[in-house]
Amino acid sequence: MTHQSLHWEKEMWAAGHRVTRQRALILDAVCAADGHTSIGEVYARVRRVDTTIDRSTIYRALHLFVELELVLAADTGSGDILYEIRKLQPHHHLVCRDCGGEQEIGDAALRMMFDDVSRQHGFRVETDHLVMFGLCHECVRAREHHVVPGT
Amino acid sequence: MTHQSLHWEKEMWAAGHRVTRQRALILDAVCAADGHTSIGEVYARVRRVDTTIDRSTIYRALHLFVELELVLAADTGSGDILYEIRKLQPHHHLVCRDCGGEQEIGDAALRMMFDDVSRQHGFRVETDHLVMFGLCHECVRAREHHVVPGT
DNA sequence: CCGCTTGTCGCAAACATTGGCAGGATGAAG
DNA sequence: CTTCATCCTGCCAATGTTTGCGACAAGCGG
Repeated sequence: MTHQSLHWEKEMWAAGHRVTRQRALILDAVCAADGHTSIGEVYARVRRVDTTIDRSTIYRALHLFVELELVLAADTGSGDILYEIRKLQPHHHLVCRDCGGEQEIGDAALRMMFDDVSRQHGFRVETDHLVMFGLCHECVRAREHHVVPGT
Repeated sequence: MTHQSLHWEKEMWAAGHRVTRQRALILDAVCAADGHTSIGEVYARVRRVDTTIDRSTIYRALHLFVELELVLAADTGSGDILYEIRKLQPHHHLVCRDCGGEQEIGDAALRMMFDDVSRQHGFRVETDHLVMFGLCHECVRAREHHVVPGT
């Protein structure tokens, strides 16, 4: 069981929201992806179990989950927003501009940067999921091979 | 004149796109805001000059500008995407969760972090506009005053 | 188990965004 | 200046997302 089956119900309840069959299905669907997933995927996955569920319910539930921080929402730049079950420790994503590949990194490197920002600007950064774009190792090398050296 | 009036036409042309009256108006509208602005604002501003312009033209032009990196698109978390004219040097935004205020920072602190990521994960980060959430100085202090010490 | 209160769901309508197409504008060549 | 090929725009339709509302179900007290 990927998600905190025993926890999310409590958090939901503590925030004054009810635990419903639909919400459970939707959260399961997000977990089932075990990584980034889209609204469409969640909808399709939920539909396989319950064909009466409505799109608007998916939208509302996902917004709620994001608000309660049970689920992370990330804009990958390609326009559509991806959702992901929140893991216990913060992590961030590197998305390659060329191949589109994603890789996950811990937040050790970023924490130092956050501290710098805090010292220099008096701003306490609490972002726990950043998406950064760039070039992965393979694509950097691919470019170096294609680009004529010396230009 | 805020935007690089002489540059954007060249960049547009170099990328094989045409310089049209509509695109000029739309880019002007983005510049006029001189900061973050929304699609709706751009539309309203353009409409004041030319009432025949269509919404789809705004969408298409903004997408093009973002692709050419004349304009930055940022998801501030509140759901809607904000656009901003690209400045000459990269910068990033700190958005306060409590008061919603934004502050701009240079990329010195982040560049070191990018280098770390590059060394440790072989990923060359090229993101030049990050939005990070947290608490600004004032809101941190406000919280400390409200929270009963000793709990 | 039953009924009550209130939050949630499914439906449909409103609103936002994107795509196809025909006419019009742009930039280049004659 | 005129013509031409191409790209862009505006309109319309399709799609994606949000909202309002009556019916329904979750959680609570009997």
